[in-house]
Amino acid sequence: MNLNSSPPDETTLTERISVLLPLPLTGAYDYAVPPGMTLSPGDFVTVPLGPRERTGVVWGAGDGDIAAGRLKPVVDLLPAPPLSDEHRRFIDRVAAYTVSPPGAVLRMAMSVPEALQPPRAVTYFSGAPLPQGLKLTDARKRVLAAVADGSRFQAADLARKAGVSSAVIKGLVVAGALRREDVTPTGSRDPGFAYTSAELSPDQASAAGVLRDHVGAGYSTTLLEGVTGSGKTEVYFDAIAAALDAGRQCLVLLPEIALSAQWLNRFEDRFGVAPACWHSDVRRPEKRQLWRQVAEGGPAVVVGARSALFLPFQDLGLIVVDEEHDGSFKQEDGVSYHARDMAVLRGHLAGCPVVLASATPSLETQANVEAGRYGHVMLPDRHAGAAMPKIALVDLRRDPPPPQHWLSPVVQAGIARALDAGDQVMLFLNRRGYAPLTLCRTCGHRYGCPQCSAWLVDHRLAGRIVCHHCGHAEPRPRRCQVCDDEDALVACGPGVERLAEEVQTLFPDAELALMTSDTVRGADAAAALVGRVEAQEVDILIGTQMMAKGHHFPQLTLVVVVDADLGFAGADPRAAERTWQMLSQVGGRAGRGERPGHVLLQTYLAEQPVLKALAEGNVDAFLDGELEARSIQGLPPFGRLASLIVSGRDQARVQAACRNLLRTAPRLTDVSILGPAPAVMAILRGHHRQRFLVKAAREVNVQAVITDWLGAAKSPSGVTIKVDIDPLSFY
DNA sequence: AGCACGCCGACT
DNA sequence: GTCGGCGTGCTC
Repeated sequence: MNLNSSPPDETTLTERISVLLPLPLTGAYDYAVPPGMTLSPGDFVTVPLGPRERTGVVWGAGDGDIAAGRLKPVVDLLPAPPLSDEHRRFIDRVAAYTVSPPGAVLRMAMSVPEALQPPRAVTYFSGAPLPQGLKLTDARKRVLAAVADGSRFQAADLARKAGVSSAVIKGLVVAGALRREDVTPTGSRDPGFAYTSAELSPDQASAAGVLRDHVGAGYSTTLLEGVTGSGKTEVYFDAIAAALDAGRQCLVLLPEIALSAQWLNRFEDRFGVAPACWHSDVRRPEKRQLWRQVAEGGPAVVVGARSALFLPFQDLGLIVVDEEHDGSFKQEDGVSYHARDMAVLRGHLAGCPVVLASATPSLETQANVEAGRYGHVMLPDRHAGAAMPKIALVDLRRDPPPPQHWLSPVVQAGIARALDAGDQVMLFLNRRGYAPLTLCRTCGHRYGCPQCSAWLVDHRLAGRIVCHHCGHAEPRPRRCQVCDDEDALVACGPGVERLAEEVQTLFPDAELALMTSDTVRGADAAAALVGRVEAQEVDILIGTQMMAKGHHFPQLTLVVVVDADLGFAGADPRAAERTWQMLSQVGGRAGRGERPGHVLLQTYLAEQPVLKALAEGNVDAFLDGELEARSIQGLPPFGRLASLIVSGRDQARVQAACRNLLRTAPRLTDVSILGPAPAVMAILRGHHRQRFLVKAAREVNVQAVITDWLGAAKSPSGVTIKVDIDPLSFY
């Protein structure tokens, strides 16, 4: 499918049109076209909706369901580039795939409403010939000095630079000593890429050649597979250069973008400019500018989180999804979609290549490669020639840590050795806070969240106990809430804070750093900490998931995974896969320099196939076993899966709704309905939750099955049903 | 998503 | 007696 070759939609619509609004309504609404207004599909328009006005997009001709007399007229046509045919089809397809209202998907594409308004003029101030008799105060001199070289500033910037208040600026303008100038931004700014060809190893060069050949040759999806440090980034940078050469736009999706300062630096080294960033921390004005530039078809590389997928690209030449296996590409709230899969869909509709990069590709992607739907490029060796880290299991049943401690003597000795050699050590534990549970030794009371079925996590640094699911927090209690016994409360289990305490006691001379979302907030703080580690100011780095992402620490030679069993908790069929991916990624941190690294995995399940396969370096055996198990169970990628979460404040109503759904459940040969069963979080934010799982053969249109099912059963009031196609977690 | 309409508790 | 809580329902 190549939509780039199709002509732009020149259709002019008269009398009645349908307008899709960025709201979760059932569909597009019809409006009358007022005389003298010319509208085409994709145009942004303002329309009346009830007592107010909203901005939406002309979706097509009106369908005529509403009597002509009831139609309200379109109020206004906005001066913004229309949403392309490709983008509108994308929105419709995402809505259909995720079983959500198209307006809810459109909302993600219209996340910057101000970008649709005509660009506001920005007022700049610059120097002017000094008027006769101007009174020169110190403050005024500083302002005039700042503009003496002919540069221009916005009022606030000039005031800050000169260290004066805005009143001084105003006074100088009135006196005629500053020239004011209203500039309307043009939106597309030349990013000024200045890049040369990179030096690639023979393996990288041949991989890059394959990807380059795809650029400009229509749709394709290619898995770029290579272990950490094999230089995947350099290879897809080469494909980006090819797309930029052709004047096309590029999109790179990264998980946890805010933390990848190192990635941004590499990009800048290669391309001479920073890429445009798109994620939740980017400020509105920058978002507005970027949205507009992309909509106007300007050359750009946008690097972003999953939501960047809904930017109004006019001329996509390449989409890269880096760390494609990463679970954070799956959006769970609102419209639940997997950014990797939707990236493939967008590439399909835009007629451009999609590159999925990973050291540990998801089983779904591997199955698509196997079936010939995706191409495959493999980077075999480590770029720098360093050896892969050696992974060893530490059997906690044989070498247990002392009571109320979490590091096995074997691990303690390993850390001591590394520190003696002047190396750095990383301890990985995916548990924030001090301890995951607090209980009373006297009466046995456990502190749970009042509105979720979860324990409150002890956060000593913050002096609070916190629910990680809803954010409920209360001060750390000193005496038991139930029996009022003082000093009877005990922390159960380890969190990173407690681990840090233990490590500091064991190695009092070592410099420790704690890296969790609680202690390191924001991209700047993360970059600063990474800098300290690189400068070897830190001996032992202790952290959670956020630490596992793409950092290179050459002096780091030992990684300890404190609890390798965490991923196996619960009956999640993806637990083994996730553990494999997480462990491979954590292991990839070690020994990037000339020294090989070691990874120690503490486990009580030393016989577990995933862990054994990892320790033996036999990944293929693990994957084969895992794929076979999924195949037998009819789970993805061999079958389709969807979950329905039925939730509501009133438990009886939720149960009644579930009984009703069960009664009307589809009875089809290739579809089985499991449930209802209490969801993993049976109570979340005070809502009772039950879960149905829909398991179907690959050929079955699960979306249609679910739509029919939910359409037939009318959902009682006070109960909401959330559909999640291809759920990753079963929460 | 908003915003209105609509029925039950604490205030000038 | 009112003001206001948010439950339910509609918006072309």
